Amino acid sequence: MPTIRDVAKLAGVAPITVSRVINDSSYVKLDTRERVEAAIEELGYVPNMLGQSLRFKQTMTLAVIITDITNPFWTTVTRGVEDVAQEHGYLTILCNTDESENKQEQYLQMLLRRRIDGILLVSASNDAKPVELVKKQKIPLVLMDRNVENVDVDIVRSDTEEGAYKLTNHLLSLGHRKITMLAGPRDIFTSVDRTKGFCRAFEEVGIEISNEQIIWGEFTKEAGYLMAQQALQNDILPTALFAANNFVAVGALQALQEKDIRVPEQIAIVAVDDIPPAYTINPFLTVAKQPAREMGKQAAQLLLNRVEGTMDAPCQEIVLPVQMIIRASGGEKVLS
Amino acid sequence: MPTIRDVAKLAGVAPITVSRVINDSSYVKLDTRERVEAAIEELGYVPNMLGQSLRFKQTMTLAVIITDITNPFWTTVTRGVEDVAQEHGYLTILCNTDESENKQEQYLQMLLRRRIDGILLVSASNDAKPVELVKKQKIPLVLMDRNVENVDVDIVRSDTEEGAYKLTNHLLSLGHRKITMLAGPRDIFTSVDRTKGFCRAFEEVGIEISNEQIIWGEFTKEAGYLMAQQALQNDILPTALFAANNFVAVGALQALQEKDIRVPEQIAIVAVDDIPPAYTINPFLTVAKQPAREMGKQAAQLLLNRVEGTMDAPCQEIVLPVQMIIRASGGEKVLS
DNA sequence: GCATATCATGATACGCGTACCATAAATGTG
DNA sequence: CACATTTATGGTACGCGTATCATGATATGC
Repeated sequence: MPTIRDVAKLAGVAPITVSRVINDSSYVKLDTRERVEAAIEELGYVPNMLGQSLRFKQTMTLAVIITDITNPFWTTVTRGVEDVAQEHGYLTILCNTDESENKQEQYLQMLLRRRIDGILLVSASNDAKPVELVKKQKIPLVLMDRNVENVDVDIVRSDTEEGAYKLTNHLLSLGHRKITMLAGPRDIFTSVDRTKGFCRAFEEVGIEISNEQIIWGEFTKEAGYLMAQQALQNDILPTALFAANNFVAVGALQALQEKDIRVPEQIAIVAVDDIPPAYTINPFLTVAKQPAREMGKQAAQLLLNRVEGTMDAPCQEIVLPVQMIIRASGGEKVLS
Repeated sequence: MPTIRDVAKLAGVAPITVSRVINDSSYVKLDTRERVEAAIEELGYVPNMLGQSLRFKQTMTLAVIITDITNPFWTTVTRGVEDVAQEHGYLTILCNTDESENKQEQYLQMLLRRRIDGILLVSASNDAKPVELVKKQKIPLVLMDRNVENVDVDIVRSDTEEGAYKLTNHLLSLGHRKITMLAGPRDIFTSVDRTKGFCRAFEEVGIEISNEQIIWGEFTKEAGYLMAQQALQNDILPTALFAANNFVAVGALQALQEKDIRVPEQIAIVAVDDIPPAYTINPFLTVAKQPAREMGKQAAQLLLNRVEGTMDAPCQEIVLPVQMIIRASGGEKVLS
């Protein structure tokens, strides 16, 4: 592979002159520039960013770490990041942790070694260790979606507490009282947050929530299936289910279908996160939709501010509004 | 950020000794190693791969270029790549082109500059230019899924021609004769390939295919919706539809639902590619499923063989079998 | 006890591109 | 025409980690 020196020799100039042509910095006579460009063309020279990065002390690369790459919600967030990153000339590296703290740790190491300019993290872990690892190296980091405990750090997330509150309120206003929450993992910020919104709505109307009403699980279809089955075994049959995310909703719907329980006639269901339209023949779930792409954009913007600007500015928490989409699955007004 | 020299100074050794500790190469006395490790710990030293890559002439990084990051098929392929890459200590960079040749070209440039060790490409373009650009730089490249014209290059793809053939055969054996193919783009390899399989099945039973029977479009839900509408306007109403992929199928199903046409009673439908189970309450599409993860694994393996081995070995074409999954959407036997 | 093999460490140079300083030619100014 | 300014180009060193060669310290063999 040719180097800048090969080009220089062929063009009969010094390497630094080739560098000036590449970066369009400083003065180069038109005649010289053309000779250099011809040499670059002839040799098929591609500048080696390793050398550049070493000097410039920047790699023009950002990393996005997400927990599930097959989930379109996260890939849509990533698209938002890309939009902004590309605009600023940055390459985005996407890493997938599968919710494994171990894999996350491995990726962080790999990224730090590569002197990535900044990291966008959807943390697989609820504790501060990974964040502190990065902060210690003075690499800018912005959290997305999920907060972690006891750290001062930038974060962009959406207001799913409010979303959960509104969804629950919607069900309450339709007359539902026996609503079971099919929650996510107990130790993930967003999961707890959604449960809080659920509880807040009940508190406001002065109804006590029983223990049975909240079932903790995971953000997967399988968990949704199991949680729904459990909900249907409770002494008091619920008239509505609240799914902590779209996958949970799909699992729950499957469980209901297997028992020939009609939605929304016999049981209503609502969820946080929409199902991507590309997979739905007939969208009917009432959902609180998070602005995925916007989340990615804002997070990337915030990160780039840090990367290109100051690390000293105080940390920000940007909370984006969720969008209520009322469809059929919540059902009509019921009398309890 | 501390460098290897800072560590060396603190440990009272030469930089090269620190290097030896990091890479566990050559001899280092236990006592010295411990002193160095303590210094690394104290300073929070993270080796700078830019320097290493410059010397080693390798970045331990692979890139995957896909055309749609929000499509779980591609992200599953990527997961397969990751599995293998991580096993071998490589980081994977994921790039998303949105089917834009322009974006693809940009990404290739960015990757070449970063001296990526190898590239896995799902080409947004049907011509050989991007492949030749990479080959010229002697960077190993393996195509996935889609072939391109007139280049000798490694490729791993699945046998969707055979899949399409089998699906069509399935419909034919159930008695369908008026089958309309909702095809993908005219200039994408896999799209043409599937259409060929469709035609082959008809040829084998000696039935001529009319022009109306193949509608070209795109691999999207929207296109599927429009193509299905068009199919229903034809003089001879089809008794079955063949969707070129899962998104097309969903769009077609929506069009059918809007016209109150029941599937499979009134019209049967089959598709290449399954709908990810996480989104389906009730899987009922008869499909030919591609081994996405396996495709990624094999492609990554082939690429790594090139990266770590020889570039001289002749190019390979690995064709993976597709899996027929017969469900309800193909319907029962009909008499025409 | 001396030659040889092994262990342990370091000095120097290099991979690639560029910052910094130096030099020289071209141009402008009075 | 003398001097200042702008334009144009190059030499050297550096960013960080390591290959190569060299050197010295131990250990092994006979």
